[in-house]
Amino acid sequence: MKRPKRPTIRDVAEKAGVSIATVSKYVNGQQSFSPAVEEKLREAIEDLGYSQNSLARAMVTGRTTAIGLAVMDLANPHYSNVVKGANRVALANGYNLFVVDMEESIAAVRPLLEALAPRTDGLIVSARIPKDVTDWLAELDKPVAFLGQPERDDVLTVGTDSVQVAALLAQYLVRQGFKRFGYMGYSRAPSNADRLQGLRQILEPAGVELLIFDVDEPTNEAGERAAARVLLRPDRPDVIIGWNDLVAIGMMNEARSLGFKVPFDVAFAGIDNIPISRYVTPPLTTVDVCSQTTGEVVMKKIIAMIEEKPQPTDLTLEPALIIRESTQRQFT
Amino acid sequence: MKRPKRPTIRDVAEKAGVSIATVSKYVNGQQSFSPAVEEKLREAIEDLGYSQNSLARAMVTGRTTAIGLAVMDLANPHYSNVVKGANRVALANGYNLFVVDMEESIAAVRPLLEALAPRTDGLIVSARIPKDVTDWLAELDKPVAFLGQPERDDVLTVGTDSVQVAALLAQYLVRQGFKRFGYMGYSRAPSNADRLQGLRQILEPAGVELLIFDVDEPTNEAGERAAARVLLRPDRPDVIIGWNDLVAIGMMNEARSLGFKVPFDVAFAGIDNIPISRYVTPPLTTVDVCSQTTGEVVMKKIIAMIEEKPQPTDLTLEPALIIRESTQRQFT
DNA sequence: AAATATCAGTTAAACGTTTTCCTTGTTTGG
DNA sequence: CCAAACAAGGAAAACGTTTAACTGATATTT
Repeated sequence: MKRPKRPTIRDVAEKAGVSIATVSKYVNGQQSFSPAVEEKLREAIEDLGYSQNSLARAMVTGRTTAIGLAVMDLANPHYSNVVKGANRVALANGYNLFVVDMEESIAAVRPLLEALAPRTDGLIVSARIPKDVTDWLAELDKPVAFLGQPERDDVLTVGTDSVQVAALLAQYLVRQGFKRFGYMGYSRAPSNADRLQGLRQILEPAGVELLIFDVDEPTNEAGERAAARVLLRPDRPDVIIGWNDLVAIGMMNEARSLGFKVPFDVAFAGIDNIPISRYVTPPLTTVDVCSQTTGEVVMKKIIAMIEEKPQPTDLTLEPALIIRESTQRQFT
Repeated sequence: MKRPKRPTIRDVAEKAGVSIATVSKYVNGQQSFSPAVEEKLREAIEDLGYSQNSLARAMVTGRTTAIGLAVMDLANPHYSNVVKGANRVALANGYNLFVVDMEESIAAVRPLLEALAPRTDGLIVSARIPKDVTDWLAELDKPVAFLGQPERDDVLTVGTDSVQVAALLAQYLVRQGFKRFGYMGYSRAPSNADRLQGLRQILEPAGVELLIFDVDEPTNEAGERAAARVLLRPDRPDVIIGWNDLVAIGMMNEARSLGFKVPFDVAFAGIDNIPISRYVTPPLTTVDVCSQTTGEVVMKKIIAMIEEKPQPTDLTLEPALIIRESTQRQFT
């Protein structure tokens, strides 16, 4: 492993017999050149395999044409889709998107962001993070946006309203005739409280029971592990809402292998509308939280902020109920 | 949106009444200090909200403590898992991992890598990329590793052997008694040829038919769209292998909604062993290609290269057959 | 007590760019 | 032809750090 030290603008200048300023202008296409010089530059660059060191460039210009996105968990398809949306818009506008995965660990986010910040023109963070970190972000010289539910009004946040999402689902399920609700939440997520509020807002007036459970991580496996806790109770719910689609799918699977008929013995619904939810058996009822659109919108907003200010308004996307067979049950 | 210009080491030095060198040594913990100075530094840094500009630091040290990973498609759970594995190892060794998504577009990879390269100490690329890009990578001063199948022996590549993967699956399916094989490939992937070779290697000696089809992208939807083409033929295969689990799941779903009983009318198998494959109905037989381990191993290797050279050996991981119900059929 | 080592801190060069003036030579207009 | 305008290129400062070499003190060894 030799490290050949890659060629700098200085090497090019020397080889072409011009000043470094000229090379800089040439590679940035900022001026016209005599054919002789142009030819020599082309050749020198080609020979040396020169390419700009964007680090050095960023240092002096203060611009990186890159945007950073810190995401809770890349293995969660919801976030993959957010990334997809963001990436498309970024690329279309000449920016690069660098993604970092915080692996559900809020604690580790600070160093991650500190590493990311100087390398980017703007930051997107997909989580509610501790106050000291938001404070630090605030006094950064860069635009920052959050994904999730609007919380503070001095920062841009894009997402669906968790209360509304939960209420939407509850409303439909109540109308379907379900009588005993279970909710398998993820209490470590701050929006868990909002989801609960949304559920209660509908269920209490309707006089419907709500049993609350908790998973230790928002994954298939955790849902699967937790399912028995709720299914084997004497007062088993007739419908169970998962913190997200992954949890719901995990629970549903375990239910079926315990011999329950879904949705007849027990129904399931999730939240997020990840792509795979269509493909499980039975297909999962869920709420679309516009994952990809979220990514697109937040990226558009942050690019606007970077390239000079439209007022940063929070943007709440409209969730949409996706009705599939996992809750399609005739009540007699 | 004011951009307050964040404080530099110089501001701290001035405020604390010391030289910038002292500040630098302080923040890097390279020396001991008199209590007086230490206190002033602490205070100045706190007041100003100073944090190191890692860009400038990287410029002079030549080290970024970051590693870049360019991945074909983050929405594909196989890659999410690779990222997960890589991220864990990176974090454990004090590196940050920056992920970029090339969205299945080999053409766009060059600018992505050019942006990523100066910001990182090493690069991992999860695709076979055009020769001009590999050449460019080769004359970079950074360690580079590839994910996939070893191809050139002067670069480090980690992955499972596509020929072996396909052969493993074929072998099992032949033993199961399947007689007419379908393969829904993704011909735009270079390893498609290897997969085919692996299949033929087993199927031809066994005197088993092989029908070859092609999807336009390696996704659920594409599999679903393509399914009818193979299912509605008069000489319909009795088992269909998907390019990956996503394609297989898409096809399987479409088969079921066309009224086929899986695995009795037609069986399905995938490749990758993505997490969700356990949860579809019927659970999908597949080949585990060690997604997460791949990420872990390649990251370990590249860190070793960065921190000085063990010889870069290619590493081929052992694929493992995962037998589930989607191919469990009794032949009479 | 002299010689030496250690400690705390400073100076200045370097990293690879961009960019703001300059300089020179050449064209153009009147 | 003379002045003014322009075109092509250069010199040098700046971006925010690190680090080797240096300077005085103070502490340790003989």
